[in-house]
Amino acid sequence: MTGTGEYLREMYRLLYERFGPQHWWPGDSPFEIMVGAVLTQNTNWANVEKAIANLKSTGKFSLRGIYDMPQEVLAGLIRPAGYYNIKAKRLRNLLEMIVRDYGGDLKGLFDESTATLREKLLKVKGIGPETADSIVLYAAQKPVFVVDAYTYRILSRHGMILDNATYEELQGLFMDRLPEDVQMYNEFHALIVRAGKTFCRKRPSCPECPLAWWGPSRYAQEEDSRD
DNA sequence: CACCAGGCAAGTA
DNA sequence: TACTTGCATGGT
Repeated sequence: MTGTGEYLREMYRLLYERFGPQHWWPGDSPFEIMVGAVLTQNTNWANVEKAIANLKSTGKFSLRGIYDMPQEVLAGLIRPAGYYNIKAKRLRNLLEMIVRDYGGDLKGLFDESTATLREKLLKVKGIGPETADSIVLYAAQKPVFVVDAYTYRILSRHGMILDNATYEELQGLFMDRLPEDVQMYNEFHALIVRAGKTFCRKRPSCPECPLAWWGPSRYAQEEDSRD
């Protein structure tokens, strides 16, 4: 019997073979990655890059530098990333937590255990599960699997999950069956996004997709088998 | 022109 | 609890 874990490893292998390393997360520092994680919420990465460039152009691209900006000024700078008023507030909420609980020291926050770090981030208004996990994995380099709409879409189309599966259920699907490997989680999520962007836009499937040979029935039949 | 992008919280019934 | 809506720019 072939289990879900083996399918996931095969899926990773096929995607990596097709697309190669994705070099995520683009950014010069953990701080920049964290900021980008908030700015990219439901937003094209190209627009986030413009917003980050604006922030850097002020010469105040640091935790304190941004924290000290009036919210309206911050909003104006991140305008290209869209939702600029709400994202300015969300960034401020995040930086406020780090200033309040860690004296503004990002490393202090990232030195927390994986579980504590994730919980601290989720308490911030405007940081949901995907943004929190993106910060944990890509900025703090701790092993959590990041789930997004593409992850849901791909697994759903291959019959590996129920349509009403929650974020935590999808995350568990990966984390219960794959080794805790920061580099592999990094690459796997990035590859899923890459495949989703390339192939899963409109049509339910397409023959050029490296996963196209995976029929949904194949998964449905073996849903209950385990490694 | 419509559609969507590396979400999340708040409002409604 | 289960949907729906608001937030917004910029590329295809």
